[in-house]
Amino acid sequence: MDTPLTDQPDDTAPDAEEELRAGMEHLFFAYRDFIARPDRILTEYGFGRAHHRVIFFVGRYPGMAVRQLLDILQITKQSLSRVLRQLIREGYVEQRQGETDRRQRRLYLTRQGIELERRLSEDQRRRFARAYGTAGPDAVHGFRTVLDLMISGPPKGGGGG
Amino acid sequence: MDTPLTDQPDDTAPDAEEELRAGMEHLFFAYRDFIARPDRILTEYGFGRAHHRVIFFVGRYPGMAVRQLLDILQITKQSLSRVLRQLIREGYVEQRQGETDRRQRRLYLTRQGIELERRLSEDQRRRFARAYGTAGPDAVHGFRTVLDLMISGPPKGGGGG
DNA sequence: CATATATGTCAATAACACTGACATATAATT
DNA sequence: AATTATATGTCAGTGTTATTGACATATATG
Repeated sequence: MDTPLTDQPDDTAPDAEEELRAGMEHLFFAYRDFIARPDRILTEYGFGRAHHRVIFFVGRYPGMAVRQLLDILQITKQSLSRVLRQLIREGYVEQRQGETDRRQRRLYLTRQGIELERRLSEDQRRRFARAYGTAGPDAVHGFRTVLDLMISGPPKGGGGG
Repeated sequence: MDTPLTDQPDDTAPDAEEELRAGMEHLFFAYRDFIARPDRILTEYGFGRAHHRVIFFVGRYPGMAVRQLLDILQITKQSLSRVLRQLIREGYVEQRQGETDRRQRRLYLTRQGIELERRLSEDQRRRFARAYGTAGPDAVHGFRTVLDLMISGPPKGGGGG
C-alpha cells in the first residue's frame, strides 16, 4: 500500500486498477453478507428486501412522508405502493395525515413494526458492531469517509433534491 | 469518536446504536449509487444486474469454473444458467473444457466481453478512484479493514455448502 | 459398476422492479 | 373561483432475477 515512485502516464496504473477492483469486489461481498440474514427472516413473513428497506427508513425517520421515501429508495410510486400497502394492512406501518400539509400521509412504525425492525437489524447491527470494534476508531473513521465520498450528491437541476 | 468513559450495562448504548444505524444507512446509499450507472448501461444490452456480476467475476478471475461462480454469487444453478447462456450465446463469455477435470467448463471473457466489462465498470472505478484519492491512504486502509471484517467467513461444516 | 461431482435444462412460481394511464385530495397561485 | 401543481393511491401489463423441484449428461473417483 506504499505510494509507488514510478511515474505512470495515466491515472489507472495496473496496480491501482487492481486495488480498485479489489475494493469493488469486497464491497459486493460485504453487501451480499450484510443482507443475507434479514433476507432469510423476511421469508417467514412473506416479505422481501423492499419491505425491509421501508421498515428500516421509517424506523430511522419516523413521520417520513411517502415522497421522501421514494426519493431515498429511488423506486417508482407503484413499486413502493404495493409494499407499503402490505406493511400497513398487516400492521407494521401506520399512516397519519400530515398536520401542516394534509395531503401527506406520514409514516410510522407500529409497536409490531418496531419489533420486526429490531429483529431484522439484529444481525446487521452485530456485524457492524463487531467490525467497528475490531477495526478501531481510526479505521471506522476511514470507512465512513470513503463510504460518504462514494455516495452521489443530490441530483442536480431544478426542483428536485 | 472518543471512547466514552461512562460505563454502560449493555453493548448498544443509544449513541453507539445511532452510529451503527448511520453506517448501515450509508452502506445502503453507497451500494445504491454504486450500481445505478451500470444498471442503466445494461438495459441497452437487454441485460440485468446478474449479467454484470458474472461479467465482473469472470473478468477478474479468468478460467473460473461454474461451481466457483455459484459459490461467490450465492444463487442457484438454475438462476445462473439462464444468465450465462445468454452471455455465451451473444458472445461475451466463452467456455473451455477444463484440462485436468474435463467435467468443468471454465469461463473466460471474449474480446467483446472485456470491452463490456470496461464499459460497465468505468463509472465504478472512477467513483472508487475519486473516493480513494480524496480520502487518502489511511482512510482507504480503514475502509478496507472494516469492509473485510464485515464479510462472513467461508461457510462452516463438512463438504462446503 | 456404483456413486459422487460438474454442469445443463425444463417447468412453475414469486418478489420486485418498470412504464403508462388515471383518480382523488389538498395546496398554492392567479 | 378557477387553474395548476403536489402528494398519494391504484389498475393493467411487462420484464429481470431469483426460487424449488425434477431430471439428464459427462466425467471422476472408489
